[in-house]
Amino acid sequence: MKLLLIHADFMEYELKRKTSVAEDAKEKGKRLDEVLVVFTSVEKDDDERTAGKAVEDIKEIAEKVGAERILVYPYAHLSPNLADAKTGIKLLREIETGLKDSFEVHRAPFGWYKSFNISCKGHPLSELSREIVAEGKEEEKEFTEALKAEEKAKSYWYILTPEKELVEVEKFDFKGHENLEKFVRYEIAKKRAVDRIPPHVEYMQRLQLADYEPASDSGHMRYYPKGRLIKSLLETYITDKCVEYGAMEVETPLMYDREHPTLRKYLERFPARQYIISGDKREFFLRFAACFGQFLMKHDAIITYKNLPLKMYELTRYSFRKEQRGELVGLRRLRAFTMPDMHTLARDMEEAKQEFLNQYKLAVEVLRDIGLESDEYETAVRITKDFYEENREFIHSLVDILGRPILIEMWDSRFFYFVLKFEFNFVDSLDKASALSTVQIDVENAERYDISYVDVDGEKKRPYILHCSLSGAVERCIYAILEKAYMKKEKGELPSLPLWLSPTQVRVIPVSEKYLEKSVEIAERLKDAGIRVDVDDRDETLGKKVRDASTEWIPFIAVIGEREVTENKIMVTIREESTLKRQKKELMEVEDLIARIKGECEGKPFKQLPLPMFLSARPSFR
RNA sequence: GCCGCCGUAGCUCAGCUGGCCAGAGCGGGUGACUCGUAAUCACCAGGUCGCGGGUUCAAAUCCCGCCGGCGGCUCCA
Repeated sequence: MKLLLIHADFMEYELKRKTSVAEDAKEKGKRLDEVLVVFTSVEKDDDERTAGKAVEDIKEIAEKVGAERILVYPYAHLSPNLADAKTGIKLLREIETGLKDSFEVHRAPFGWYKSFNISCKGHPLSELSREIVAEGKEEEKEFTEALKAEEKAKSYWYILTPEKELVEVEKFDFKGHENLEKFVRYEIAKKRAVDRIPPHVEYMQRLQLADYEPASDSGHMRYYPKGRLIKSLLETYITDKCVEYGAMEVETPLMYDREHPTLRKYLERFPARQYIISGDKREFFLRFAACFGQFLMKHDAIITYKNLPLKMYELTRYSFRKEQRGELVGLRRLRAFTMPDMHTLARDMEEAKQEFLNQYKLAVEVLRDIGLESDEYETAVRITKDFYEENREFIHSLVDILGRPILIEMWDSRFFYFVLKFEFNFVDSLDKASALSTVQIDVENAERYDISYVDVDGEKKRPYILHCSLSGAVERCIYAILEKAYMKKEKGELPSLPLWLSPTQVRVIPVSEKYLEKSVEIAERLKDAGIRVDVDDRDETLGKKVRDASTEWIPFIAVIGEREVTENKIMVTIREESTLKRQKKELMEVEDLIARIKGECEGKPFKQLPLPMFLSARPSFR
């Protein structure tokens, strides 16, 4: 139903000629002063509920503009999708009746050609239009069959124990698996309120890593130099891992044609979560993963069995998902995020399973390097019942990798594109769970995108496709690292970042100005060795400088004074071995410190300090 | 998207039953101090009180709308 509301000094109309659907009219016309005219088009899907909502809307507007008199005026020209005349008249009458108790209501007769004169008041609220859609109708239309299937599909929840027992969640004893219990509760029941800003948000701001950008859309962050460095290191690390694993790195467009026949079908599955951009002729949606680009590329490629398994990788900076506003939190859930996205074409289910297993193991390694040990996240496996029945042994073997119980969600029918999926979920300090690594076996998209390979026998065949994000969104990794640091603090330890991700790895602090020169000399040696080092050259007391370095979570603090100059050694405070009460200090050779840091960072990427070496030369971003 | 709470200096916050010049600490600038491991001292400069309307003689303070944040519900390719 569409409404056009005009608040008028007066409105007058006159009946001219009947149409075939005209209702009887007693009067030839009418003039009303000080009136709210409601031009109304009744549309196809409208019913009593729509009329009821229209009544409420009209009441609200009438009260707002201070109108006591209302004219309901049938006006077909607001909609290309009109209801039949019978329904139209019925619902118009209903609106009239609905308004009668609080207003003086008039209704112009339906189905007549009429002339009219109106004098619009012209104040800001004098011209309004409304579109009324019955409850549920709008979404219903967007729901496709697949989504309806999802509603029908039932989930069954189990815990698969290291002893390969499949236990119903309700019957499982969570003793010793408190984190898994939190995760399961979050998954199945969701959890209660904790009224405070998540700790990682405070950290990302205080450490000047990242921040909200109110001038952009919600869920789009700005990254300060230190945050950009961490993100960049993670991105490089994960990309290297994928390439090492044999993936071909590619780059694909950020936006795609909404009307593209293949893409459209895929999009229809997911109601209105995308950003829409208009080009000159067409409308585009922003990608929410790298699937589109890679699948289209694979569709055009000539692939043979010799090329399989074929792995293709892209780091999506960015993927866009217009999540609902209430879901956005810090770095945990964003509308623009960076995600490593690898797709593997597998020849048959055996190969798909083998790859699934390989990538599962690789994800464990990646998370460990990022700073999350295997007991710091929980595994969920989601699977269709059929697939489970047919691959029981295989699924059970997944438990052996981490040797801990995992959550199994089983569906009685398939409504997503995959038959099997695992996720590693991080449970944060507020007991909320978020997925990090994930791999899925896709049995649908090869067909949809017409991706095929030529087999030994010369026949074209459909491969299976694995979707893999080794780490999950990079921002989410940072979130997990920061939340972990907070939990460390709660346990009485000093919060910290992994050494290879620490923006400053060593801070050199001269006891006073006199030792600045020596400090710089030492810093240069460290820098040349490939270590991120800076010098606190500010005119502050030693205590203050040490405190600042500590609140920045700097792993190694080297203090330079008279003793260091004469002995040519440095006194290093080692954060990892210190507590808030007692600092661990060690006198060491510069070379020893270099060796220690290089050793701990072995195999991880390195990037230069993205800030001036002298603290006095640095701006503060907040 | 819906409901609730919040939005004052770069940061953390006080003031908010309407009315004295809108405050503190941290941070920043200047000067003193030249210092041995989590905050040296003094002085100075910083505010469209989120934005837009309204009520009032008078609004940071009351009302409405919007924007942003947090929490809950819903949702999560």
